[in-house]
Amino acid sequence: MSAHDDLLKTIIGHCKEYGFVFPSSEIYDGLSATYDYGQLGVELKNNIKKYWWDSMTKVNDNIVGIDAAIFMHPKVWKASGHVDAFNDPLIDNKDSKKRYRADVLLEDHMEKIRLKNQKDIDKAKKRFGESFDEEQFVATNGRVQERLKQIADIESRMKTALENEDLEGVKTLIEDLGIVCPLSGSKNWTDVRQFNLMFGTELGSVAGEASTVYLRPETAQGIFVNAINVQKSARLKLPFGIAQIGKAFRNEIIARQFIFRMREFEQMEMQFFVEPGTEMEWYEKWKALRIKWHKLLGLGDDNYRFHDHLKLAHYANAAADIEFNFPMGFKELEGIHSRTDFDLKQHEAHSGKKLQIFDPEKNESYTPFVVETSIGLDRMFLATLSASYKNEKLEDGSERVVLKLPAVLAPYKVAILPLLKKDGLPDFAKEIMAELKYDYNVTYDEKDSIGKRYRRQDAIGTPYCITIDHDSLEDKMVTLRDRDTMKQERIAVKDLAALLNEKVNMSTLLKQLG
RNA sequence: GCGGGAGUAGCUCAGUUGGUAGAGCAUCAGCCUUCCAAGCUGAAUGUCGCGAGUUCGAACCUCGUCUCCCGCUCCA
Repeated sequence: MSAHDDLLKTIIGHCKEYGFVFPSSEIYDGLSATYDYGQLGVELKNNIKKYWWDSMTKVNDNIVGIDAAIFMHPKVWKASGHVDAFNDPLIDNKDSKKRYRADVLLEDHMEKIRLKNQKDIDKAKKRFGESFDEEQFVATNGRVQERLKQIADIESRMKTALENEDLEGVKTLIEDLGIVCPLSGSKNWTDVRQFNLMFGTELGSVAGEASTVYLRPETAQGIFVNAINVQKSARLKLPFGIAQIGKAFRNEIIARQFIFRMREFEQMEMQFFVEPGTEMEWYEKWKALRIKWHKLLGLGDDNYRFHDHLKLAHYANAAADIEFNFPMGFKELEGIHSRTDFDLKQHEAHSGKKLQIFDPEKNESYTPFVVETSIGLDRMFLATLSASYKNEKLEDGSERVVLKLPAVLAPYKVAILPLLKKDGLPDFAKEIMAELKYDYNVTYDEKDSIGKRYRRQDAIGTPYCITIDHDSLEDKMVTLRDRDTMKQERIAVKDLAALLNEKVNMSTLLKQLG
């Protein structure tokens, strides 16, 4: 466990040292759980985005992209269920320092009473044997009836209090019932507080006329509300998909573990619209496609596993996570959900607009089902970095830190290094750089010994180094050094572009997904 | 948000019973170097997280505050 913690710390330090990720507003002591991507981070992140985006929109003829606004009509979040589901009343026990959802505490309490009744019923069943009439027993037994009344009473008081956002009422109810903390057994409770997971802000600058809008807590709704617009204008037939990359915001109670859980984060989501009844087939297909997408990067097949949800969200009829072996252990990286027609039906009901698609073969309109793939871009970034980070012991006993990033994702594809900072070597190096830099991200370094410069490139994951020596001026050949094997080969300058194209071009990877 | 721990140069850290800061690495300039870091010379770098208090005097003591780490909680 401590080794894991150390790895995360090491990666955080590495990110800051080389310009991948900085704490946000650091000169002002930073802002909790907010990070900025630096000069190398933004390149890596953009490359991840491109790999995902192209794998959706280029590889699949029936998937198109959109970019919806972060602000959406407030009714969207009512329809999606976020207004209700993202509001949790929480209460702390002062002795055990444990935090509970107040409604869950009450539910548990009611469940306990139900269990007591069940015990009485079971006892009676045993006593009376086959002649036992459960319904009649429940209806006539005083103790059982008393408890049922209690439950109904709690339920109605809880419902009233929650609906009116009467937090004091919820606390009073907990106190009246004498609910104790399961851990400490204490009744020493704090006040009930409401936590809204959505960020709200004011739309309109005139006080009194402004209305509350939310920063979207997920990008999916932008796809659902545009689904019919896109389908019609792109003349798409089922099945088809809509992809989107964008920021989402959640006011998490606790955001931690570097960029794994942030309040502002970026999602890459694709909603795939299918004919009802075929959704499980597509769900399985997307599960397979998504894991293939991950494994093609070569970060290690053992680092991935599926986690099937047993408890499903209200909208889903199947759900699985792709978990990645992060420095903190296996954690969710991507979700694949069969969302049924829940979202579109909800938006139909709340907007009054018909959100159906005409099927010419069946000659009827219906609401399509949706299979969603949703991956956290920041998590993918962390997964890529943590799997790539290696501290290698070399044969001569020295160590090197190397980021074995997939070449297609590396911020720089190649470093141009004149062996010496004189004799015209830098000039020739810059000529080569000028030839490559419009097609590839190229970096240049002439400071310090060649060995030191190789190590610097290792540390930022540059897959190839090109070294120019005195012979290069004569024979127009350079040394190509491989990051992972540290092997060197001599190659003609005129062949460089073609070789790089073969080694670092993303289309090679994308073709394998097709 | 609650509890525990921490915060000194870009990084890792030292700093005696309070007497207004130091090392190594990194960085920069130059020298030397013909392919895998740690050769030579020189330079820059800190309101000791921030703010107040005690004191003649605070990196050190007290309080507040911010940030980070661990646990709890939450996680569509």
